[in-house]
Amino acid sequence: MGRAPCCDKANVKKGPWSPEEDAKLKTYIEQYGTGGNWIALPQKIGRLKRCGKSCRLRWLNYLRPNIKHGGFSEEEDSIICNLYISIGSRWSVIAAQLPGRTDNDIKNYWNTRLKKKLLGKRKQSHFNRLSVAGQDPKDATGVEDNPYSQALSNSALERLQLHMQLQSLQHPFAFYNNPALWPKLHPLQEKLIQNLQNELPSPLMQHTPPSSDPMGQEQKSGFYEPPTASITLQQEYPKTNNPKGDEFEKSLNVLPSSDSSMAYNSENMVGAPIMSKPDGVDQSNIAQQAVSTFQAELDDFLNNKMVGFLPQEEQMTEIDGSKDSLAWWSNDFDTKSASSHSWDSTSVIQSEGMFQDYVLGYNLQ
DNA sequence: AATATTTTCAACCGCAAGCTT
DNA sequence: GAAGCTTGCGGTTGAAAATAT
Repeated sequence: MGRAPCCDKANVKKGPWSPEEDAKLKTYIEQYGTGGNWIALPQKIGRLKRCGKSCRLRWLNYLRPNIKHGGFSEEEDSIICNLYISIGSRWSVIAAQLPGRTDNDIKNYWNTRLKKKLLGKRKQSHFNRLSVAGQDPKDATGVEDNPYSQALSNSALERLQLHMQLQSLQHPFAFYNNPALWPKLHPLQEKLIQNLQNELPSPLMQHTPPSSDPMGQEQKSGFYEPPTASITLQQEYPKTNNPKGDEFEKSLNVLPSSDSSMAYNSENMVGAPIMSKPDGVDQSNIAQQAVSTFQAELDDFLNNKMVGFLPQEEQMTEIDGSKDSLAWWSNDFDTKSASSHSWDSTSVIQSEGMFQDYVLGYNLQ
């Protein structure tokens, strides 16, 4: 038995809202509220031939008071970026940290601008090879129809890459020499990366793990599982969609293992609305947990201030062919980041070095 | 100036979970 | 406990606008 439609689709209008429709909806909600039932709202308003879901979306994303559109600040960029790396595409959680922003707006902004700025354009061939590295299923996993290859979502890859870029910035070369900094990977992803390593004879990717294993942990595929248990948000707050991807992402812990007990600087989070999922999980806490982890990283980095790391101009890879496109990352670094401990990763993640293409076979051409 | 291509973003869709009956 | 309904979410689409050729 199919699901009953939420509205009579033959009698509802679709597409962009007219000013008249906006006025009807806004006036009614401001006067009477939603009545706790969006589906019934269009009938209550009368002569508004819109689906209840459409009304809800229109109100939440556009008509509701105090909505901001466009003009994202660098601070907001930083928050979005760090939260995305930490928790993935939980846009509602991210939006909860940005008063006046809607999840839809943030999602669009990320997909159309932020992601491009941060990741640049992937070298498609490498990306494809990575994504399908187990194309011969038995070669990669020994199992027919490797489900993990299929489930290796772009989101997980992006987050992994972003995390590695952040780590490579903080510890430009130590990242590759210190397995404790490596994100915990699923065994199948280790295999994928191992395959990539074989294809890319980069010295940086050909790291040989130390022969001694002080923590008594087995080295597999050159990757080391740090003993420190770091937070895996996906396990605490499983995504509802994409169950296959969830299963994989649960095992793909891209969070750093740095000390997350460092105090959370809530200075810039004042006024952030508290959103809770119906299941009672406090999304704000989740976001704050993730933010505090990155706060610890960033504070640590600020304390060290990239001592001994001189960005090499000639190695800088430009995004979109223009150094100007890096301006949002590099603004005011010298004056701000070196003296500030505020929650502003923009001033931290602004080294040209982070765009260098030695991570996972991407380049920024 | 005309056309093609790319980018942006509002809106739609389907799914999952919670709630109500 | 089952079935139906509502809400919230994230992915995707497609028209409009912007930019390139």
